[in-house]
Amino acid sequence: MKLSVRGEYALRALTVLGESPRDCVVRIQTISDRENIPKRFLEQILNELRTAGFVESRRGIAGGYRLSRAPESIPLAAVIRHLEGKLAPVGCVSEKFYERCSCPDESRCALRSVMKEVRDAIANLLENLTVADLVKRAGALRVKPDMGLDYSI
Amino acid sequence: MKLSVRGEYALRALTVLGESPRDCVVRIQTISDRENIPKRFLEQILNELRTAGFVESRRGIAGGYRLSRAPESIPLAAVIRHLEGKLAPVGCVSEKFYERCSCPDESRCALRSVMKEVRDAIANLLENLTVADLVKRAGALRVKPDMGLDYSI
DNA sequence: TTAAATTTGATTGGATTGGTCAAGATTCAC
DNA sequence: GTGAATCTTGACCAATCCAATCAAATTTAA
Repeated sequence: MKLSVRGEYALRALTVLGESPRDCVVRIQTISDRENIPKRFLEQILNELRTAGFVESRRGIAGGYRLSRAPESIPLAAVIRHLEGKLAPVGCVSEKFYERCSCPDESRCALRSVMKEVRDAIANLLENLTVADLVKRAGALRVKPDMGLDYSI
Repeated sequence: MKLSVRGEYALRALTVLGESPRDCVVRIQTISDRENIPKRFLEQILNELRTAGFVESRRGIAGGYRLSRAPESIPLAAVIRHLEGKLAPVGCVSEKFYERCSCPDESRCALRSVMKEVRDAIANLLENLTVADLVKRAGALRVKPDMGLDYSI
């Protein structure tokens, strides 16, 4: 798994949206300022998130974006899969984006068996963490920066 | 972490080298045939592995490649770091390839704390697995293909 | 109606990827 | 030695992806 800047911005934006009350929208400019994200680029990203169904928008002078579901029900894995594709390090062990590789026999490929473990470790974490967790952590970190980064989910 | 085809080929090639006795060299053509890897491309990759110190070569008519250390002492993490760069999904949580990101305060970044966990999970696996493990697994899989892919390292 | 904001889609420059090719250097068998 | 087999080096290429920008259209509150 690799998170491009695009995906990073998306998750940071979702965190901001998750932090503000569900019933009011947040302007692109606000997110852009708070998170230090190029505005034009953020427009594009939020639009992707909208067509993917994670957020909804309201246009016009009082417009902006908000989450379209409860933050607890947006797993990070879902967001990342939508923006970046597979979680797995290689296609031949991906559940949602499987693709055959060039090795002569997948069922006997030692590398594949190792990569499968890596994939599972990543998926396990990201399926169980949601935007709500990001919000929670952001709150905690605001009080106690870094805090050793020790979490148990 | 993401494994490009280049990295995949490298690890498969190392497995082949690990399978043959330490004191004799294996020809590029042999590896290329056995693992179904484009020969020209493999030359390039083996050369990288050589300058990185993982393998050594012998030229001439009786030439070829072999591991330059015991397979037990070549962690997969080391190989991947050399060929692909960081294991971490983002630079700001990488141990060996750290790079600052754009967020206003890293020590309070919720996304970063999550990504740190992902990085640690990946690193934990790949630091502890070596080329010797690939060889072992290849042997086991030859007898019992796929075997549910259940390993505990 | 008009000003502020989002929406949409095209475009750009640059980096990365997977891969090929040609020419040279090295070594060993005979 | 000489030739054959091999490794070594580095240039090259087409395709794709990335981050970012721009212009124009659309929407809506006041």
